[in-house]
Amino acid sequence: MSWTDERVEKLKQLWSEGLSASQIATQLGGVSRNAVIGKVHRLALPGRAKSGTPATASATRPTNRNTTPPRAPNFASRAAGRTQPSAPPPQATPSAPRTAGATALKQETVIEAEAAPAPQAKAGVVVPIMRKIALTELTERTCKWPVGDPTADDFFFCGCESPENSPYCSYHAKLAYQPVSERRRAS
DNA sequence: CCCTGATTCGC
DNA sequence: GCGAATCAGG
Repeated sequence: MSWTDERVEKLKQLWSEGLSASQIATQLGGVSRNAVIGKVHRLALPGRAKSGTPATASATRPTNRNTTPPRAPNFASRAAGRTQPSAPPPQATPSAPRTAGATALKQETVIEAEAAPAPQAKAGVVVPIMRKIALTELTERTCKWPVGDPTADDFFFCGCESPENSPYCSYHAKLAYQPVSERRRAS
């Protein structure tokens, strides 16, 4: 693919928003992260600022035939670096049986013992702890199992590690590839 | 090992 | 100009 004006514009936008080169490459499609980085440099876009790192120190480099151009140190554009503030420990069991922190705490142990084992003990299958990643966070080896309503804003992908180029983690692969016939048999 | 950006240089 | 290969680092 070529760098059309549209694609260049998108590149500039995403780069300024703090997305990584690989993420941008994924979104643009048809290009590698190297291509993105190369383009970023050719466009002379501000690089990522590193703390205390001599950015232009290309000391030990073989065949260094060109003088390193005076590159402005650049201030970080970290501002928009959201990319989700690291989801707090998500629970495998969907609804955490929160015994309201107020009264009735004396029964706590009894209640937990009853509620906890229920969900997964039946199937004998361990439900992985989903990372709840966004669309843009999907990579070659993240589980792409969608959860929730794609139009809702609480939609997310499993994001667990998917083995060997599989689009899903081991757990979701079972669900995904389970034939309808088998699914009916399982009672 | 996964990832990040930086740089070089043949195309 | 482009980007794979490579480097240097987290």
